[in-house]
Amino acid sequence: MNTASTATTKTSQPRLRADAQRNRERIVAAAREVMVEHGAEVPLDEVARRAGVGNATLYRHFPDRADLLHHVTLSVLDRTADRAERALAAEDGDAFQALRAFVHAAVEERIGALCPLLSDGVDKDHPDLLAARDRLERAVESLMGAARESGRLRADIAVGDLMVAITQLTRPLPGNRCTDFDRFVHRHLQLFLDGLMAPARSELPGSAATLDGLRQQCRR
Amino acid sequence: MNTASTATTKTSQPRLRADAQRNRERIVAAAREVMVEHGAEVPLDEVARRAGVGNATLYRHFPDRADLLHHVTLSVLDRTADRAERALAAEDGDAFQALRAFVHAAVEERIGALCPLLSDGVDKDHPDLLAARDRLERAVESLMGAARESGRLRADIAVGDLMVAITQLTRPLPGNRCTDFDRFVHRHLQLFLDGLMAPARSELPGSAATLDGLRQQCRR
Amino acid sequence: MNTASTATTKTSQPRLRADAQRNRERIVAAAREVMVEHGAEVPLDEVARRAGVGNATLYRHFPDRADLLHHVTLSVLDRTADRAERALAAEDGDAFQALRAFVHAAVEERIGALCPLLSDGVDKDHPDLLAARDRLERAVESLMGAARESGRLRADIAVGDLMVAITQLTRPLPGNRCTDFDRFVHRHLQLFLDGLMAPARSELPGSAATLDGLRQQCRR
Amino acid sequence: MNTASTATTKTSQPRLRADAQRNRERIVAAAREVMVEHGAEVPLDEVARRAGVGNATLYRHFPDRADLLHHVTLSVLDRTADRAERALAAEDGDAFQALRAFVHAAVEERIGALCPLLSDGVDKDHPDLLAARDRLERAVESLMGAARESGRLRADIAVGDLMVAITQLTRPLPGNRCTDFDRFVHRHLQLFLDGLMAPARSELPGSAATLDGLRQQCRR
DNA sequence: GATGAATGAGAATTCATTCAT
DNA sequence: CATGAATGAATTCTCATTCAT
Repeated sequence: MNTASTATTKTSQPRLRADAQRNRERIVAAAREVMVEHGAEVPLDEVARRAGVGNATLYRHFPDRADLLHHVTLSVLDRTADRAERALAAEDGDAFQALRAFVHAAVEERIGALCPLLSDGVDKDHPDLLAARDRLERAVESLMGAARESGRLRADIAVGDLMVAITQLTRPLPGNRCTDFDRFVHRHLQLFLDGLMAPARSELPGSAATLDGLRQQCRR
Repeated sequence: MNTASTATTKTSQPRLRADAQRNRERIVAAAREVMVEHGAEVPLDEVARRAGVGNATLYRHFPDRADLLHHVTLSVLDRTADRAERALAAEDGDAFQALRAFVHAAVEERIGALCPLLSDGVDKDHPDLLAARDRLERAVESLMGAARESGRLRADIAVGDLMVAITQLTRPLPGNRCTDFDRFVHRHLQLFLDGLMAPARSELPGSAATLDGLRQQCRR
Repeated sequence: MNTASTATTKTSQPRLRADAQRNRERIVAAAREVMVEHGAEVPLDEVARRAGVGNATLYRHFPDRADLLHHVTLSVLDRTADRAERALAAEDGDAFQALRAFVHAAVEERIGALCPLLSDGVDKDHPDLLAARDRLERAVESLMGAARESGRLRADIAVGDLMVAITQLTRPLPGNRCTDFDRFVHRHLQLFLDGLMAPARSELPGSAATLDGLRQQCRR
Repeated sequence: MNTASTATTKTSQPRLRADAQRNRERIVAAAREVMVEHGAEVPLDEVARRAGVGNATLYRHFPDRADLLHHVTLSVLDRTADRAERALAAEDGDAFQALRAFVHAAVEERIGALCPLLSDGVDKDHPDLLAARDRLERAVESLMGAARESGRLRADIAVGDLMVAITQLTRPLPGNRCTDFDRFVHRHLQLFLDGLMAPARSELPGSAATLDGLRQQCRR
């Protein structure tokens, strides 16, 4: 499924020579890994070194950092969408459990690395990105819809809520050597998912009004 | 309470001239603000400029970035502990609600900026940090203890779970212009808190064993 | 006169520390020399080295190449204007000769280096530049006016004609080791000046019409 | 005449395949154009792109920049010599006018681009270059000889004087968008030519002695 | 003690040139 | 032969840190 679905969101490029294509993929993979580990600010020379290519090769493929981030983001979105679709396909009667499975699986795709998506340089409205996001959100929406219908998912939650939250909860800690990062992450996701279950246990601040009320409350 | 309690975690410094002390505080405040906005990687000259002092003055007070981060972290921890203690004092019968109030209030202290705490350069075992953390955790533990006793907070959650989670959920998005960042944040915290309520709705992966089980599940 | 007149076109800067001011001047001087020799494209590190400062010092004073060029240009304009004013003051009855003296003297100021003035990055409409140009053109105009009145300078020549022409004729040859560059230059200027004498020996193509005529002629 | 005379200065190359020969010429033509526009420092990839060939093709034909410059120079010299010979052939009684015609015509060949000729990398003593220069100078010498004999051209001017001067006067201004560049150029040439007419209006500094005298004069 | 200035080390990016298809 | 791809060396520019006033 991976290849097929991936192809869906990819714009047709001018045919690349086989070796160039391989390098291109290596670079994106290396960037994904190293940026997940050390943040989006890593020296691009480091990315190139990890990919096993010269720095200029990286620049040939991705003229600047923003362009590289764009493609890393696409890659993460695609892979995460694959996971969502897979979870959807594997659903076996417990819709909420399918949603849970997807959320925990998303960690493996380092979805926390999606944050660079929002960094200054990247064009969030680029058609490719919109398409990839769309595909992901559509799949997650399906998972959520089924869970909602099963009566296990509270009704006041949008797909955006979920995506941003799991992105934040899985963000790598700077400089972390991850010893038990995973353990924490999965605990947090589990707790967060518990909060998503019906019946709702609190009212969500969604309007400016409720938000302001909440703030008053905090002040004293 | 603020001043008194703050003093508690401060190690005794050699007496500073009044203006030097003021500069010192301005620098930490400026650093806290600018790092919250632009991440921990901001040029220190920028911090100095915001604080209205020369860069060399910053370096006189904080010999390197790690040292500055150390003090920013202390400051955030202290202020957040103030909030926790205040929430504790303001408790009026609903212990879980007091916990909720604290969590939402912590956003105002930009607790998400605590993440630099974990960055490479900072010594996480410095006595001052341990003390500040201790004070904060003690206060939050009190809040949680009361909530647990009231039967509203599930029992399988440690203070670390909560602190790391809210830190992550309130991390600033890079390059964000924050228009409705707050709205999202408070929604997520609300959902997360809902997940913390008793009765527990799922088992948390806390041991290596359950974690592995969870992973198996994700794989297919 | 030099210092006084130079001050005329300088905008008041915030007071610089004495050493900083010295560095600033050294850098401009070095840039003028090295750019005259090797063109405006020289590595800025080279300029810094020649000025005896670190490269970052250069960047502190002149944030980018365009800014440095701007100041080099100002410097050349100022020094050339000094020459023009000096020639004016030294006039002793032969106005055309005074003009000649200025033109040959301008070589010493490397007026050919003015060409960078026209390069892409520089703002030709910056007030400081306009002022410096104005001062120079005013002085040259005076020289030309006197020569015209003496009946030795043909009437159809504007100050711009002269300035651009001598700029071009004194442009350094790329990679030249200049042994007898000076000899050529002064010969060319002499010839060009001869062409400026009255009575006019040809009609100058100044309108589109005459220019087109000239082109036709060239075609066959 | 063009083809024949061009052949004269070309050393016999190993027979090239027709398409290779065409590529070679396209590259030189592209280089001439792009270097005239943007200076001799343009990226060679840009030249290749303009010529519609791959960069490696350029390198196959011209192993390095100096080699390409060499051939560009040859091309300009040849074309300019063509112009000179044509002017010579078209002479119709007014020898000085024929000289004028040639000078203005040389602009069209962008003779100002000859300056790269003198840049470091090029071997000015290469037989091909000497031959091309020779041919050009011989033709110009003929024009000048006739003009001298007609009594209209002053006697103290060598062919080198003229060639270097018109090269300088027609040098493209960096970053110029050429709107009225041509107008200026032709005006300057006209003035310069006027200075070449007999009777001489000044003594030319040709010896070290006269040059020094001139310098003294400039000093005060 | 406070400050502006100086600096070298390092990161991003470009480009001439070589290599593999 | 022609080409696109790869590469390292060079260049611009930034920034943490030190120095001189």
